[in-house]
Amino acid sequence: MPTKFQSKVYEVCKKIPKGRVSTYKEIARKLRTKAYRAVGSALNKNPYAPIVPCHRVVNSDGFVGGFASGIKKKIKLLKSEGIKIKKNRINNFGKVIFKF
DNA sequence: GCTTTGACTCTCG
DNA sequence: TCGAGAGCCAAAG
Repeated sequence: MPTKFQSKVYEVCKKIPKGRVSTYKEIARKLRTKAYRAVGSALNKNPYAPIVPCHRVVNSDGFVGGFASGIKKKIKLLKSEGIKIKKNRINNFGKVIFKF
């Protein structure tokens, strides 16, 4: 059982609809906190691997931050959901971005 | 219990 | 437009 903070992060992540992405910043804001980095760390642990779509979370500028199983894997997953990726960056970022 | 670190973000030169 | 530096919070060592 992760910490309460982490659980909240996972809760929010699960709400991200398919074919859309969100940012660490938005998640942090949803939680009423500024712990952007802590959000990233929480997703890095990600005990609910298949349940929580952590691959739909990227940096605030559309750059694909990182992924525990490799950045390539993350991009592949996103592309399979209809999101266009180019050079580790989201195409049409702002159109696929999901804000809370 | 203090120190370090990280899948981040913003500001400034 | 781009790179470097500082700030931020929570978790792990």
